[in-house]
Amino acid sequence: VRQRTEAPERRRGDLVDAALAIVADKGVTRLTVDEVVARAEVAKGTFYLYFRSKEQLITALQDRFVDDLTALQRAELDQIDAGDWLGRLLRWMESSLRGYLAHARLHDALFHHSQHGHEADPAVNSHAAVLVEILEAGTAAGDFALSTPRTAAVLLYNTMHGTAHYLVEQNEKNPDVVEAVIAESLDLCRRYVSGT
Amino acid sequence: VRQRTEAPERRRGDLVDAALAIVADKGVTRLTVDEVVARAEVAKGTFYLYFRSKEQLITALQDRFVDDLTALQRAELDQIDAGDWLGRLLRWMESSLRGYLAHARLHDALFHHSQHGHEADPAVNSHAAVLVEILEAGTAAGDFALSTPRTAAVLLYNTMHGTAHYLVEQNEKNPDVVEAVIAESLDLCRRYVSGT
DNA sequence: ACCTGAACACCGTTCAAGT
DNA sequence: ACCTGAACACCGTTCAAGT
Repeated sequence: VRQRTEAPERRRGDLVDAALAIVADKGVTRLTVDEVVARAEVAKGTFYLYFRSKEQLITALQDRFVDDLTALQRAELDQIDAGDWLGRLLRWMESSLRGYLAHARLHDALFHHSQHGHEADPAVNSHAAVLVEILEAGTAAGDFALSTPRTAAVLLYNTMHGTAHYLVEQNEKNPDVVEAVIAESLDLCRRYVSGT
Repeated sequence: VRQRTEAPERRRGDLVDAALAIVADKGVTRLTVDEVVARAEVAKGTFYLYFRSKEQLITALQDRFVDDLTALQRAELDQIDAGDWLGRLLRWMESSLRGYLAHARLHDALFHHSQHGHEADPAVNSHAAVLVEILEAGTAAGDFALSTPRTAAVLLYNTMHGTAHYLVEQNEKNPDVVEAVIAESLDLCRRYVSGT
């Protein structure tokens, strides 16, 4: 039986590189340990010397992705004048959106397990469609100062959905916290639709 | 070989009921077709007479969940006076958040495949932590009118993340659309932090 | 100490055979 | 027409044996 011995960090890096290439190509679900070890040119058992499970590998890739993006973004934020907080906020929002778009393929492959992604698209999500109706009617009635109600609906839907998910994830039992988050969400709605 | 013949819709319903119970108990990933058919008291092959795959079953369960919640919510919205668009918007936001919380267990079990849920929690997400820094500093400096910057960060992080995901999902190539969504996101930030 | 790969266990899917 | 369950294929994980 042939055997090579490499520096452990390098072996691990080989496995990570192989996994990243496969995930980018076919997504998390269709990645197999067999393919990872074939690409990294190691035996199947070797994989389990470096990762506890396939799941842990995926988590490691996700963490690395977020860390890389955050590092890039911090560099961008440092270009803003100290003290210009609105400028920093706007830069944070814009560079986050652009960063995700730029790395869309990998991001989707890494995080988007199912194909049913709880889309904010009102065309397929009846829940979001209700929101579009409200925002369009309210804008037509002159109650809301929105230039594009449909886009506004996408934003607010995501604010709601992500925040609900966050509360669930935190397993938040404290009613005060829950109420505070809800109140703040309503505030965001009010301020946003009223314009400036 | 013993065999029972039931009305097809009833068989299908039995399978759905069994699957729902299992998903609520142990999540989508650990649901097995073996367990579904055992619980529904049919043979394994029968499952594939009613569903093309395990994946299609999950999608059907998810669709039913969203539809049920939307129906509940429409009823709530109909209690608001016609013409009170801000009232409807605020009710939409509040009842959505409460609806998700009330059905948190099932919702999470159905939609939350991995355990690494891209949390908006600044404690574990360095990307969200940057936003907290900005909002807290800007509030301290008197530039932002936010009562709880940390909560505001959760909201805006989710606005950003969900919206980015939406753009990716739509596979939006048209730069005009992308720019319009980004501009609207920045507008939301401005209006929100400036207060009313 | 690091690596190998055969063996195992589990589970989604199919299909020839039953009523 | 509807149902069965054994058989198949695939893949994550383990482990006794190799250098």
